[in-house]
Amino acid sequence: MAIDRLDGRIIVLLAREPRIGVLEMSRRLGVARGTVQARLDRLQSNGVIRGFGPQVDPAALGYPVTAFATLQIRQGQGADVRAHLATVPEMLELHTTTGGGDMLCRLVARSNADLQRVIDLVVGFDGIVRASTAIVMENAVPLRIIPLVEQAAEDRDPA
Amino acid sequence: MAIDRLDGRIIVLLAREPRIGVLEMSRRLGVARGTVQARLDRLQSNGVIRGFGPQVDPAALGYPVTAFATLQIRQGQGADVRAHLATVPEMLELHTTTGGGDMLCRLVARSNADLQRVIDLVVGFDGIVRASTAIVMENAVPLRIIPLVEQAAEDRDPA
DNA sequence: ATTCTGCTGCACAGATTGCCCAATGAATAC
DNA sequence: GTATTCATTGGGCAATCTGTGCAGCAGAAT
Repeated sequence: MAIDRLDGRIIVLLAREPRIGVLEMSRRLGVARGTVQARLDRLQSNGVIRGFGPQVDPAALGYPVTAFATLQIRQGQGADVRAHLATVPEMLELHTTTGGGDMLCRLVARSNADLQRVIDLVVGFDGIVRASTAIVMENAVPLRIIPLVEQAAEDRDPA
Repeated sequence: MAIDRLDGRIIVLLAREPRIGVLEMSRRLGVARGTVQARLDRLQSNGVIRGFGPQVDPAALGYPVTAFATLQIRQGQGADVRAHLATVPEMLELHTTTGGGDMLCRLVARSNADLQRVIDLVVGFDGIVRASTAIVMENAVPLRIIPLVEQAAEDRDPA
């Protein structure tokens, strides 16, 4: 589960240049191709690397508005609310969080006006008691993983 | 910027089977290889597809605890706070949101106890007035994009 | 009618992948 | 001390894929 320095370098290299192949990676890292291949296989079966799916930008798709909504759920309705939210395409992510069975979800919309429609879709369900929304103005730090990977590699395998 | 049905099918196919090559995609979709290649190039230069970086699971890396922190910032300290937060590896994502210059960030930690350390790291900075944290219990819906892509494709190009 | 754009089908050389092997080195177990 | 296990190395092989270019065609726009 813990990763060593070489694993870390592989992940970082892959994150920086996703198009790179195993052979080129082995050249850059100065190890044998088989080693890189074995490490990659292990990282994937470990679940550390879930996959290499395309990273799609909702803004470029025509959904430039992002918002986070905190939902308060009626007791016992969690599963129903969850199923309901799963049907909303603009709902990209859903977490249940501490604090009285609340949920936090990430929404996108075509415009601020369209966000109203999305929110109505989301909260227009019986089990949801209250919702409060925060609209994202700027994504100051996009989802990143490299610093954490480097940290994890160093923890396991100090310089 | 808008995507049609074929673009949508390409993205969905790629999301479901990331390892797939252009040639195999063209076979599955019943179009010429050159077409798939041209579409992919266009999607990438459009920015719809940002890249194919590895999707790393923080839990598998040893960071099974996720939390969202809402930060209240002292006026004019936004840039400083942002720079400070960027130095924290456990801070995976940062947004500035509506509501008095607030910020919302995603954090991970090795344990609930370790989360305290991370939060101290985050809020131990002058420009941050107040922070409130919600710990994620369950990631009911992991970050997804397929439903939105399908929606966008149908909007553009009705069945 | 004409131009433009996107798709098709094909071809080619070059590179990469998946897979196999034997040998080496290091760490661990007996 | 010696044996065993495991990861890495360096090599090779066949099969596949990629990048690229080309000509023909159809539909849309001018």
